[in-house]
Amino acid sequence: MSTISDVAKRAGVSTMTVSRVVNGTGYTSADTRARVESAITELGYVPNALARQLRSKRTKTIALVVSDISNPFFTTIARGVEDVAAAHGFSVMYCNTDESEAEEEQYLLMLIERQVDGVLLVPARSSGASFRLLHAHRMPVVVLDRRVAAHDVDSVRCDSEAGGYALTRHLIELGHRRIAVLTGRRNVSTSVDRVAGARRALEEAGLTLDDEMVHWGGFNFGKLNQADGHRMTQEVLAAEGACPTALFCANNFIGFGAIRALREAGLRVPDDMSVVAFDDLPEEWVSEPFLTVAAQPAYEIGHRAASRLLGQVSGSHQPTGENVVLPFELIVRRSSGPPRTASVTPLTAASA
Amino acid sequence: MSTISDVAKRAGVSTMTVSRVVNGTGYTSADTRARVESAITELGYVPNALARQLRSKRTKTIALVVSDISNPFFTTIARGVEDVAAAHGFSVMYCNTDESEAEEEQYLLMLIERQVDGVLLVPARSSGASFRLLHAHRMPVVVLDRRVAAHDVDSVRCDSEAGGYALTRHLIELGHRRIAVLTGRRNVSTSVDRVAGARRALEEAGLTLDDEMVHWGGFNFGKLNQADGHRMTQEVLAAEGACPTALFCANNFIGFGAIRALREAGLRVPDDMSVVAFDDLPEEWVSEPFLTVAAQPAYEIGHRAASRLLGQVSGSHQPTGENVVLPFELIVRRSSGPPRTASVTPLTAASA
DNA sequence: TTGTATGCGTTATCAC
DNA sequence: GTGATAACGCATACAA
Repeated sequence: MSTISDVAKRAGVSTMTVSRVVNGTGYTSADTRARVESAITELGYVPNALARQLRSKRTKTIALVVSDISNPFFTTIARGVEDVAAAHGFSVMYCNTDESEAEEEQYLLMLIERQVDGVLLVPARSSGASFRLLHAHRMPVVVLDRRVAAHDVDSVRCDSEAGGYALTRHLIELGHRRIAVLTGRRNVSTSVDRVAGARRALEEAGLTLDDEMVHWGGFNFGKLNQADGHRMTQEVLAAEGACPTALFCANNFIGFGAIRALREAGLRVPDDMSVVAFDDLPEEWVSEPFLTVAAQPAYEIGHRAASRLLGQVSGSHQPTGENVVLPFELIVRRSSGPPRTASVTPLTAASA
Repeated sequence: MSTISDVAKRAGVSTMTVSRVVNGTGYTSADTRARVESAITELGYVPNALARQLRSKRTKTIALVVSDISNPFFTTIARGVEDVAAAHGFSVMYCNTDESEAEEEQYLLMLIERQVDGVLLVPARSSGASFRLLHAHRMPVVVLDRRVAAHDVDSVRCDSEAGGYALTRHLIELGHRRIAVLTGRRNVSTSVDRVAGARRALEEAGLTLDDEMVHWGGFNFGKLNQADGHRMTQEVLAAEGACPTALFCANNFIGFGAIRALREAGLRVPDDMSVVAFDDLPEEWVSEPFLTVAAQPAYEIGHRAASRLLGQVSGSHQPTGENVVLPFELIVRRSSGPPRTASVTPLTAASA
């Protein structure tokens, strides 16, 4: 409630002297400093960050714009971001777009209004509109998790194609030949890349990935993921022709939805159907880890991206359009096993 | 980058006219309004929220201060808060204290500096220092999740005592007589109340809750919950005397840690040991719900608390010190069952 | 070592 | 209907 001039009056000095004491800039005699400091504590003075930021044109704040911060993958990214930010005295604002392009634009406008120093963005829009907007306001930005067309934007993500390849290859090595793919929206790079990786593994083994075996998720990639995994699995089970022996799920939530649908259909995992997925869950949140997954280095993605962004903010780093692609980790658990009726000899044995 | 005066110059009007157009206040002729609006789009003008907030003394921002926003319980609370805030045009700042009193004070100071309009607080400090600080700066506050001594602060929480009673009563009805309690820190009301509820259920059944059967978690209630559940369970198993047949865990994470420790010890749930816990996990995050829990209405806690806070912010509601206590829901799943050697007839049968 | 004048971008208040 | 002026609280630039 009290302002810098209240403190100045009480200490019998000018506001500038108070400012210097508060910020530790310039010279102040020990005597006046003591007077100012006691005035500060007596009044319970707390500087007004708005005025300070308006004047200095720096808010010491960055934003993290993701589809859904309650998704453990993004939560872990957020931890990485926060640790870097805190180490540099920055705060983080979190924004959920729910994968909506309209929400994304609205949030970016809000962030520009609030003069944040930079933005970490998981883009919901495949168009370059967001980057044009940010660029027009000279707002530093680093993209997380996804490939983007913009060639002058730095990005940090995991290798989705290779992860899709590894998970599928794992299934093939177990003896699976018919594998259904459950993925996200068509205009999100991770959805596309993971399917591409799966296709590469299948074709390398002399198999093909028919279009009817690829199920693309609905509009709500973020919130309704599990519902989509559930629905897509029902579609797979209801489809004409031979049923697959394994499901490749493009993320954790889809995987859980799939498992739920399988259970409801009276099928057991992995006996009746193997399930593999992208993303892992923190150990604290599961009573017993079950899913075979390609785990992404989420904390590191957040950490690296935030470091780059703060580099841009401080001017020590210019955006070069570099794309950092981090490796995944394949974790084999109990949700994947050999198909009940191995139609052919497992690949590993055959190639031995 | 462009300011209100750039727009004014371009449209050939004063800054006040631009301000009126932007905010939709006062009268403006359709003609000038059109000129101003085209100037705005031509320049890509975005108002500076800092200047606006400095002038109007309102930031349209509230803060949510919790121990760990990656905890699903708090994530769900956050959704409830965000929905209310968004409906009123407010933004939400999230802060993690990691259950540290020092972090809490630091964050509150930061929020006061930034002039947020109000604070939703899950207090890590049992002292009233935080409330005194907030009160000194006329900062509206509503407490979430926990009981506090301060008598003039509104709060919204779940009935921990009754939940502890219900979970324990459920175990007793199954035939359990020796029940170990794994809870959190002694100075957090939820930890204490849940133990009190368990004790009431036991005493009502003519049993007692010996101190050696109650295990209090370590300092890091937030981050290291699971580690604590794991450690405390090992203590239970290593203790002298008769081993309990059931574990009451004061939250989800403790429960998962306990189950992990039991599995490592070669014990099966619920055959060798029943486990019940507080808090439930969103359906999307589990392949198969397993834990018997007292589920808290987390979304509603956030929703109600945010509504009250915004009432205070707008001046339509004065803090009355009212404590809203919401009911829990008992969800019985597979982690609880009758003890292997039912030493006595189950209570329900006995009382029939 | 300390103080004065000025401006950050916006809006409230009062004129016209 | 519209504009001039001042003020929000602080920090930069310069002066003393």
